[in-house]
Amino acid sequence: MGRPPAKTSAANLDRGLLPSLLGYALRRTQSAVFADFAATFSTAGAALTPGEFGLLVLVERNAGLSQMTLARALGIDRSTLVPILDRLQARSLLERRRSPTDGRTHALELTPAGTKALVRFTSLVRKHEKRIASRLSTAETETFISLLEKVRAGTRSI
Amino acid sequence: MGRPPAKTSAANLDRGLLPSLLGYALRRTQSAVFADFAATFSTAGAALTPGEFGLLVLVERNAGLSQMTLARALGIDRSTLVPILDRLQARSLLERRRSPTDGRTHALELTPAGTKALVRFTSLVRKHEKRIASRLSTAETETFISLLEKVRAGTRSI
DNA sequence: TATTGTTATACTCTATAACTATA
DNA sequence: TATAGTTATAGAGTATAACAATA
Repeated sequence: MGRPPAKTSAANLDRGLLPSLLGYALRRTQSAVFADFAATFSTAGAALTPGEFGLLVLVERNAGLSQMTLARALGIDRSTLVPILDRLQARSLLERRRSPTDGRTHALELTPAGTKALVRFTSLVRKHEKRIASRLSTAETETFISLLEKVRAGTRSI
Repeated sequence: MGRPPAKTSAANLDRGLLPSLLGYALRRTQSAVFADFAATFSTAGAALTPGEFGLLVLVERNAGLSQMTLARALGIDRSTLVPILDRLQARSLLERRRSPTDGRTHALELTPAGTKALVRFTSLVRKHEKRIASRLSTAETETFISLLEKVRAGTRSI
């Protein structure tokens, strides 16, 4: 069975049955969810990535933690963290304080403005979460999260 | 209830209940699956990203397609595609031919080596897929994919 | 005029290696 | 010596704007 010649329209492309059904579906969904997150914030006149949100939550709940501790918790290199903190600090959401007990480390804390902003960010994230789960029943959402964990557990990296 | 002071160990961090349960779980799983993909290829002495794999499959199944068509199918800008193709072409997996019918476009094709390599890549992807689905029954895998699609459909971006 | 591919430019995320201040 | 944070550097993914060739 010959395939029709490639057209200009992307809709006509033969995607075949990608062997990577599960991985492919996961990637597409993750990408769409990321876009939804960005759109939710953008529409509200805010700008934040899921990673930045997670970082702010971690700092709020573990005030005074060091950059190394935070980097480990996020699974990134300490050098990667530096420009990310720079940006958040430039936005006055977070600050680096000198640790009184260990001169090598910085104690990270949200600023009052950061704490306030995080309240708003959290409500935006809830809105986003509500939408992406909107076509799932409560039971399905639970199943989904449990399946995600199972897949993650089947991975080499864990 | 006060929280214990932050320790050096990441394991002691208070992650609280991130409001973004679903999005967060999705992100972590996607990240672990990506790492597994990379590890599978690396162990076999190969190097490829899921995106590159998808691109090669698309070119194989739609030989002669243009860069614009491919970019649209991948959901990326045409300028983004250029260095990606450059790299694949430098690896002699793919080539840009002049289109005989439209002087502005390139007709993309896998090289014979690229076609051969893709066979091997496909078997590596199957191995990877098998592992990430290893803790799921067949029914669960189907459910999982259908839930992924439902989540994607609930998104703004689609 | 409109489209295709390319280049220049600019962010962001990611890492490794080397430097500094401190322990 | 070892650790924490920073800087320099580099590669990959992403985009916009401008340009040349072609339609």
